Amino acid sequence: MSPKPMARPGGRSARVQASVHAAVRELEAERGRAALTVPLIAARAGVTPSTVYRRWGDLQELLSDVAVERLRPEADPDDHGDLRADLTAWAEHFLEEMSSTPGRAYLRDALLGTPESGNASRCSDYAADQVDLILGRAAERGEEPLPGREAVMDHVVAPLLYRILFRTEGLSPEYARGLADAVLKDAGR
Amino acid sequence: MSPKPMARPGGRSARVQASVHAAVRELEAERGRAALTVPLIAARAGVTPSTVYRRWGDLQELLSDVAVERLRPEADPDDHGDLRADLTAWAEHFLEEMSSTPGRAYLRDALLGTPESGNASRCSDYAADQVDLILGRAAERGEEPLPGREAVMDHVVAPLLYRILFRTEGLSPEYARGLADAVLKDAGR
DNA sequence: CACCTTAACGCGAAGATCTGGCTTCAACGG
DNA sequence: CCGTTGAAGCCAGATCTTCGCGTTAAGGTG
Repeated sequence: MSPKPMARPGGRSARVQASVHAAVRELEAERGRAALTVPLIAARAGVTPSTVYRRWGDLQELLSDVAVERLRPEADPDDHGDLRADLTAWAEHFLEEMSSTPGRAYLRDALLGTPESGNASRCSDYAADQVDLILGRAAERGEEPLPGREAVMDHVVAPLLYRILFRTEGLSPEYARGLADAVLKDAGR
Repeated sequence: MSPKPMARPGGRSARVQASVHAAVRELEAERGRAALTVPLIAARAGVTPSTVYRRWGDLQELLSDVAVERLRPEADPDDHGDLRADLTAWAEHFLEEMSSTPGRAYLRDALLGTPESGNASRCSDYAADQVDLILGRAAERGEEPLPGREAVMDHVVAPLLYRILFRTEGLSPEYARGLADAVLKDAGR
């Protein structure tokens, strides 16, 4: 299924995976997403198409894998020394990333994989980890009361994702900020 | 693109669309979703594959269309004579429908279509209409204060959809009920 | 009602993709 | 160093997808 739990993490398998993933990214940049096909990707990666079919099953699953990697945050959220500043800035940043044209495409691709691959949940875990980091820093500072991780996921992340995926209009940094403020207010701040 | 804005709504076009949609539903029930292919569907519908490719572009887009139809609510939400009862019952019902194995599949299929087809937003509109109905009834009864439609979408519908799509664990009727209660409390009830 | 316009369908051939069986390779363990 | 075994290569057949061209029928017009 998903290449994550590889029986043989080292050596050839890893090289093939890296090479195929790289081929996807290159070809997507060069010719656009619509032009991607398994044989094309395999040729660029220097493997045979049947290798790709065997490991990923189909193009969707492969794109889903690649998309999740692209959705992984590259850095920890900025530390502004204050929970409200941290959370609002992160929410705005998250919205900006995810609602961009490529961001939307990656999100959709990630969801496109079979549920069993766990790509969608990995995606959500990335966001949860970032939220935990922000809340953890606030706790260290002694800020209180703090909203729970799940409260932030439900009242900030979920509305943002919902609107990015199901709607197109009315997404602004102010909206993201408002969600962050509201969850803090709910927590009693 | 999407068959909705048909230049010629009546006659043959409509028959073809109905016949193809029916073929999808039949074959999905008979052989399962994984076995669906464009030529197979076309044969069952009594049309040529090229007709399907021309009208829908590819299998994904067709499945997305069919999925949206299946996600359309069949009836108005029950009237329990009270906003809290209406909203909690509707949230539980929505969760039950959408988190079932077929419900999840239809949701994912609906998202699978190109954003331009508007299938995803139509899907969200269905929920919004139901919420409007519930809130409208509460307004007629003179209940006050009422949460806004968008508040319900953000704090009830969005968390449910987020968890259905991105996670697998921890979805219970109690959770849905809690979301409904929370949005009412937020509105001051 | 006959005629015109044109979107949509049917057909078939060419090209591309997908599947499956079998062979070969190389990572890991003894 | 050698055996085991999961993964990759190769190739052929089946299936799917695209595309050009002719035909059909819906909707409009006089």
